[in-house]
Amino acid sequence: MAERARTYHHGDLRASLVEEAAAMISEAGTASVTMRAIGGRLGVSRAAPYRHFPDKTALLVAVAVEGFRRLNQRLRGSGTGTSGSSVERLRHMGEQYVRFALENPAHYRLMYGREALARQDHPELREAAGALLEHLIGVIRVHQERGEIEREDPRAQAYVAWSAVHGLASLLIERQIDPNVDVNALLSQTTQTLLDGMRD
Amino acid sequence: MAERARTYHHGDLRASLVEEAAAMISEAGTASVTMRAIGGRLGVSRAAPYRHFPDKTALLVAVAVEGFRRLNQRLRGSGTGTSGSSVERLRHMGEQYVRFALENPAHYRLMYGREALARQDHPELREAAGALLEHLIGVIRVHQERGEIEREDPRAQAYVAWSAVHGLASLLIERQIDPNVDVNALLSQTTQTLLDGMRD
DNA sequence: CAACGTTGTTGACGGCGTCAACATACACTG
DNA sequence: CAGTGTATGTTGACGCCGTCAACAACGTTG
Repeated sequence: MAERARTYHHGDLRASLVEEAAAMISEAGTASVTMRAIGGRLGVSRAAPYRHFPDKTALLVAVAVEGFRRLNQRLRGSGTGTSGSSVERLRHMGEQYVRFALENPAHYRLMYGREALARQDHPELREAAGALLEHLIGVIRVHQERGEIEREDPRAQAYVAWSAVHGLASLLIERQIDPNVDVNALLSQTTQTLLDGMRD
Repeated sequence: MAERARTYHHGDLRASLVEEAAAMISEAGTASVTMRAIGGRLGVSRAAPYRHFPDKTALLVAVAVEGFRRLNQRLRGSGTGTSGSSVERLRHMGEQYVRFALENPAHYRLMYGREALARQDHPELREAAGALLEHLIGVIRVHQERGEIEREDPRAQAYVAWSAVHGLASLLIERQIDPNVDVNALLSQTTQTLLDGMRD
């Protein structure tokens, strides 16, 4: 069941393209995604994707958007398990964020790398990232109201927090951090320092 | 004077390649650097660079290393002007770091983007980034001894600080931050939060 | 069943990184 | 100062890339 519509020749080629591109990115990096290669893997020709995306960049943008969606879902899921007392929820979110990046390095890189995405402005991509930011702002507001962190502009605080976790994730992915250091310790120290700084 | 050695045909083509590539990256992004284009700008053929670099990636690595050198120099220069009392020196360093990234976005992206650099390990690049880290660790040690920040592992603290400024720089460059927010305010709030969190 | 729009294929084009073969200019030896 | 060797630069070619135009097949709809 759930056997797709299977209408037309291939049957939802668009979704397959995004899915397969994501898989290729995980396996061998974004550079390994070529129209010929992805076509070959899906049993279609090299030009078939052009019926669903205006160009290769548009396909990659769709993959990046899908990445933001997955990350968002993961962050939303986090924190519901923990009791939620104190600022544990924020900490847990930060840790899940970095863990996602470490588990999907190439995908994460694509999500933030404007170079691979032709330096253009892609509204959907900004929107997907924006949803992430809004969620973070919401959580920050909750902690503010509980008096657990300073009552400043939550948006600015969100940017600071986002910067910290994104920076750590990025440095780890790009192997700029000594592989001998304990990632978990560094991660928890980062969130700790951040939260200490945000406290009154 | 300072008219270069002018030995051989071109006269230090290697240095010219790095310089010109850096200029092209500033002007139109890393993708605009092609062997043919850079050769044309320097008046040599497309294959000439191969006498000085094994492949295009090696040339880009040299450009990235040069970027780290410039950034390092700038950070070293910062702080000597300020009186140096309290943690002002650290703050100033962080601000100079982000400013460098904003002034040279494409170059900064190349320095940290492993995708453009073929995901390989480039020892010189790691070394150049390592010099930056060591400098930061040294400054942190000074502040520790003055009792201005917590006495923990300075390396871990350096990673936390680096993550914060790199993350902010990266989000700004990739236009993930609302262009209406005051960059200076956000930058100073980031360093403030960071330093508050590192204080005892 | 006929007309038509959607989807996929094929051939071709220019641009890319790179290599092998060739050409040139300098440096050094006698 | 002649001659030789090596470092440097050029040219032609190859395969891969993204993309487009022309064509073919499919399924739907009247």
